[in-house]
Amino acid sequence: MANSRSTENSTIQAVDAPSCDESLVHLDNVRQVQPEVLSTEKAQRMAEFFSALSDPHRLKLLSALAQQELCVCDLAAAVKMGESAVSHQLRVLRSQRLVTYRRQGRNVYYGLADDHIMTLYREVAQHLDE
Amino acid sequence: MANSRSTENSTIQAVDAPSCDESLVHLDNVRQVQPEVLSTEKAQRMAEFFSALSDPHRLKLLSALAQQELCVCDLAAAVKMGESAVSHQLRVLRSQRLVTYRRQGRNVYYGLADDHIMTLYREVAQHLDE
DNA sequence: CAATCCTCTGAACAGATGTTCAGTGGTAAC
DNA sequence: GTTACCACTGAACATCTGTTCAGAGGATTG
Repeated sequence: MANSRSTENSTIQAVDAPSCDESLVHLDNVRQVQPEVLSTEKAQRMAEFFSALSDPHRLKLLSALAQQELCVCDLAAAVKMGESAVSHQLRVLRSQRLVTYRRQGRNVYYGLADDHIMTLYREVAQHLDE
Repeated sequence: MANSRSTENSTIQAVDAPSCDESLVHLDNVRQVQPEVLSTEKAQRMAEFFSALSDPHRLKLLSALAQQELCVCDLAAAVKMGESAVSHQLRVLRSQRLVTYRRQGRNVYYGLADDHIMTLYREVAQHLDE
C-alpha cells in the first residue's frame, strides 16, 4: 500500500523497455494498450503512404488524374510545375501505388491506381469541412 | 517564386492564355483538366492533414488512443518515446483536430477526435494489403 | 543517320521536420 | 509555504523533402 495511486495496481517498472521511464505511469492502462499499438513496420509503411499524400503538389496531380489519364508534360502544364519536378513527384506516387502508368509512343500516360484514393479523398474532405 | 523555366522559349506556360499556339502540350486535355485541379488552398490544407498522419510515431499514438483515453506519460510509455517528444507530436495531432484533450488533475487525457480517422485507417490498411 | 521530343535521374541547395535538452506553468500533496 | 509531478514550450541540431539544373535514355520524325 505504499502508493495511494489508483484502483488496482500501479507501480513502476517499465513495461518492457529497460530504459528511461521510471516515473509513475498508470501501468494497467499502458499494459492494456501497448499490445494494440501499431507495430513499427506497419506504422512505417502507413506513414510512407500518408507521406505520399502530404504534399500539395502531389495532391493537385492526383486531382488532375482523377479527371483523366494524362502524360507528364500535360500534368506539368495543368498544375503549373516544371516537368522535372512533376517527374520526381510521380515517382513518389508510383512508389505507393497511387498511380499507374503506361508508355505510348514518346509519352507516358499516368492515371489513378484505384478507387481507394477517391474514397480517402472524400473522407478527408469531409473531415476538413467540420 | 519565379514561375519556372523559360530557358528555351515558348512551350509550357500559356495554358490559360488564349494563344492558338499549341506547340507542345495537348492543349485540349490541359484545358479540360485544369479547372478541376485542387485549389492551392485546399491542397495545402489537405496536405497538412495528411502530413499529420505521415509519421510512424504519431500513427502509433493514434493507434494507442483508438483503444482508450490516455494521459501523456502513459502514451509515452505505450509507444516508447520521451514525454517531450510525445507532447510535441500531440500538438501536431491537435492542430488537425485528430485528438481531443481534457485536463483532469495533473494529467491531460487525450482521445481520438472522431470516427473519420478509424475509417481512414481501415481504408489505408486495405490499400496497403494489396 | 541526325534532330527532336518526352521522360527520367542524380547532384546540390534551401526549407521543413523531429528529436533532445533545458526551462516554465500549473496542479496536487506534504 | 515547499516539494514533486505532469505537461507544454523554445532553441539547437541532425535529418529528411522538394525544387532546380544539367544531362542521359528511349522513341519518333525527317
